[in-house]
Amino acid sequence: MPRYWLFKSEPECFSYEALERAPQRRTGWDGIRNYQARNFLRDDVKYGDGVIYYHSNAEPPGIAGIAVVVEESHPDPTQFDPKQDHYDPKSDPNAPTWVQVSVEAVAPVTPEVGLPAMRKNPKLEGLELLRTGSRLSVHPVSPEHWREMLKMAGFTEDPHAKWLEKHGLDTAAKPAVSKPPVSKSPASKSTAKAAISSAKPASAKKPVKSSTKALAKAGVSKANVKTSGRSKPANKKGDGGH
DNA sequence: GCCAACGTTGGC
DNA sequence: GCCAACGTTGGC
Repeated sequence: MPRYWLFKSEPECFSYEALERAPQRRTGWDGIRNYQARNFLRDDVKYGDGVIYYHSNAEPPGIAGIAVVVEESHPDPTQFDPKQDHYDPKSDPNAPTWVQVSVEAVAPVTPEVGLPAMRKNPKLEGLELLRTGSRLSVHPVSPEHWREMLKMAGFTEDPHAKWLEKHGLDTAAKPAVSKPPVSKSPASKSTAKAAISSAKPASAKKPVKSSTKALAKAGVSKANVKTSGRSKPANKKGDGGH
C-alpha cells in the first residue's frame, strides 16, 4: 500500500510549471494507456498520496516538482473523444478501460534533480525509474526513496507532509500495516475518509500527459515531434527478442 | 499459444 | 537522430 508515487510527464506536453498555472493548480492525469500504470491509478493511488513529478523526454530529464493526489480513480474522458490522440474506440462508456486521477501542485523542485544525479545516488538503488528498460510512467516509490529524492531536491521539510497537515490529514508515517490507534478520544476516527469524499473534481480540460498530444493544441505539428523511424525490420536483436 | 512485425517510450 | 527495450497486434 504505497503512499508515494512517481508520475512521468513530458514537459513539452504538460510540465510541472503548467500544473502550477492550471486552474486550482490541478489537472486530471489523463492519457495513460498502459495496463500496469492504469492498474496503479485504478487500484492503489489514493487521496493524499505524494507524487514525484518527473519530466521525461526532457533535456535534461529529472524531477521538476512535488504534487499530491486530490481525486482518486475515475474514467479518463479523453478515451471517448475521437479528436484526442488517446481516443480509444474500443473502450465502452459503460465499462471504461482507462482511468485518471487528479493531482495538485505542491512545490516546485528548482533546480530540477536530474536523472544522472539520481543514477549516481546509491540510496536510490531499486527505484523503478532507474531500472534498465523501465518505461512505466506511473509507479510506486518507497518512503526511503521519497525522502532521499526530497533531500536531493534540497527540501529540509517534506512539503507533501505539510500539505497533508494543512488539510487535516494524518501525516504519521505508517507501516504497511497500520496499527489500530490506542483507544483515545472515542469519535476521533480517521479524517482521511471524510476528506476523500470531499475531494472535488479538478478542471477537466488540459493536455494529455506522456505523449505528443498537447503539441497539437499548441499548434505544433506533430510531425516535428518525433518521427518514429523503424519502418524496416531493423536488426533481429532489437525487436521482440524473446 | 507462438512469435514476427510493428509501434512506443525515453535516454543518450 | 539513434536505438534498446519494451508492449501490442494479428496471422497461423
